[in-house]
Amino acid sequence: MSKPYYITTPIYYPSGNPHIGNCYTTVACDSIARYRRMQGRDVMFLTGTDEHGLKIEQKAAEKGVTPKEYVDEIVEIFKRLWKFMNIDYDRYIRTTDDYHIKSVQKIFKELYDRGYIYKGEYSGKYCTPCESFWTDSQLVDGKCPECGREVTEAKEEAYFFKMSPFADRIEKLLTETDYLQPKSRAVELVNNFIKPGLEDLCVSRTTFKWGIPVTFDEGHVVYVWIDALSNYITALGFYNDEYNDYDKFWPADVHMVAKDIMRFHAIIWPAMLMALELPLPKHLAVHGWITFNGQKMSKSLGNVIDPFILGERYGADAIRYSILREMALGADSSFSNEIMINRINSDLANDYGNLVSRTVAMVNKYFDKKLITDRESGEFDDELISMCKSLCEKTDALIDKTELNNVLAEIFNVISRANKYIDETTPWILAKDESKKARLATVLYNLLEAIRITSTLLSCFMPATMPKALEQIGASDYATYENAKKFGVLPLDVEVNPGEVLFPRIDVEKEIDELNNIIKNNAPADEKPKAETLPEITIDDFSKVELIVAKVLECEKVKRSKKLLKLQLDDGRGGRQVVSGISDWYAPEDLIGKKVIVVANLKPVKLCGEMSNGMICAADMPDGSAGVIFPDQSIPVGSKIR
RNA sequence: CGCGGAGUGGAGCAGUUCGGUAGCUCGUCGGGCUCAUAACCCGAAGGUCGUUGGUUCAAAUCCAGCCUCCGCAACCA
Repeated sequence: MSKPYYITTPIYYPSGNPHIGNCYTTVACDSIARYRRMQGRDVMFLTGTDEHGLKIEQKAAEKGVTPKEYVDEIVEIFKRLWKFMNIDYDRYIRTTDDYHIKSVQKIFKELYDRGYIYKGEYSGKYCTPCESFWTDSQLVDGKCPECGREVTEAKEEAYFFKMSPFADRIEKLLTETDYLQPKSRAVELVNNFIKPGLEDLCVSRTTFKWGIPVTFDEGHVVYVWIDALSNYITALGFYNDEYNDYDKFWPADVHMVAKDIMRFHAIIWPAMLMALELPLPKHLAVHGWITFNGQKMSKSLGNVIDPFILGERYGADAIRYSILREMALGADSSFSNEIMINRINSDLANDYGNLVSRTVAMVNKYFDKKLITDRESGEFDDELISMCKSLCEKTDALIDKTELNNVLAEIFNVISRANKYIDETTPWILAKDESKKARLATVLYNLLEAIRITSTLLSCFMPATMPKALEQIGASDYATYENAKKFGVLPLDVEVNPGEVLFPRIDVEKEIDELNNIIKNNAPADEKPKAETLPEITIDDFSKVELIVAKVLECEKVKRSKKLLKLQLDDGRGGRQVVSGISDWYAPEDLIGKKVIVVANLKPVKLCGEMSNGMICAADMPDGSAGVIFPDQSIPVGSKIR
């Protein structure tokens, strides 16, 4: 009986097309899953989509389709990408699947019956037309951030999940076990969320409909947490009859997530499982973001690399390799077209592909494709052979730690050593001497073995190309995990099959130009909506805003904040204090003595403990900074502006 | 003083636990080789290890202060 192994990606939110970040997580999980299968484990690899929520409802409305129609379309794109990238998942869960919905309803009820979910009140600012609650911090100018209309203080019934009973256990889970990988993030979570006290979590909504209905209270739908996180067990058949794999596969071996959703998987998900008295998953592997030239990937910056475009140009395997090779667990990884192409060229084309090519060519040329069986060992053999023999042990250990970049580095160490071995043994000289045929056969055989072992291991990471490589070296029938630990597996008279170039070299400059063009051509389409204009208003609307000129008397940074300046102003009517988020671009002395324009009748708010009575007018600069508007110094303090 | 992480040749990183010759990949330059995808192999140049002080025979490593960057939290009226 082989041991079960359960690995998951998050379920992605299909409010837009999949991006290279989703791609990384999925490719990483797929590679681990393939490695485990190769080791003989009974693997369940789950991925899927999280399809409910307000945002989907709205996006669908914009397009004039039902939410289900909307997600159906995007899910197809996800599935197409995964197929294209050779993602071999065992199961795909959609939170709109019937069995998932029924399970979630039962889980919700169960938590309610156990007393961990209770009905309470959710209070905040409510915008009636938008049917949305907002927190004070989400409001824009005290108004609804969606439509700009007035909001009212309102209360709404909602269900809450009690988190506090689990605080101690979660803290121990994070700090005393190896659940969280890398562990360095544990401190951050404990200090920010657990030490200040875990707040109860709002787990139902009445403000949108596109969700799973709460069975015992009409009008409530289950909010994202319980709906989405529980996919990891409902997909196994927990509380449903669709599947029957829960006992076999739970608890999961690895949940892999990007750092932005770490919090939910590190705190909320364990709390839910504790409340249900279920075993906790063994590991949560958190990886960073793929950044583009150091900046976060973003549509508005026009730097998003479409995985389809990259894959079409260089092949799915090259993309899989380069993202896995660059990204270290935990840290962000800077990615650029240039880094990627250089990586493909130097590792895949020059080192690996060329090694296969030159070795196969020599067997072809010197032995007419089929090695003779005579052997003669010699200098340099031992080091190569011992590296090959110990490789699998090393990659096993690194896979256990989910350090995929290091697994690849280890394998390429051997490839590099094999290239060096060719120079050391100079087969082209041996070939000239008929008496050295046995030695020549040995050298080439050792090279074929090194290629067989590395290619077998690499086939988990590059499943499309490696079978071709193994075919070329005549090793297709020997590409197993057990054989990867042994040296000398191929028959002595192995026959090679020269074939196509595995990883063609890429012309760096030409490709970068072309990619930049593609990005440029895609950018304008995305930028149009940016130049948004507000609806027309009347002079009456404008006159509701009281703008006055004021002089800055004092100015200092607000302690405990990064961006805030506290200004004391002479407004010609007794003075006022205003807090403004411009300290990144203005020092206090830049402003003292200057006159500025203030929105005088803005509702006062407290920011980082300081009262702010009004707002300084500033322009949004193209680089994202703020440019304060300084009126002519001759204009007297207190003057109204219209 | 909110919490945490990081500053190491041109770029990206390891080394710091437990002080003792500063290492890897890419790039640059020089050489070698010709089996191979202008590839492969060897060699060289290039670093006051953010900064100041302390401990020590000896500090990238330990201690203290400072500077800069990043993440989380708060927050940009």
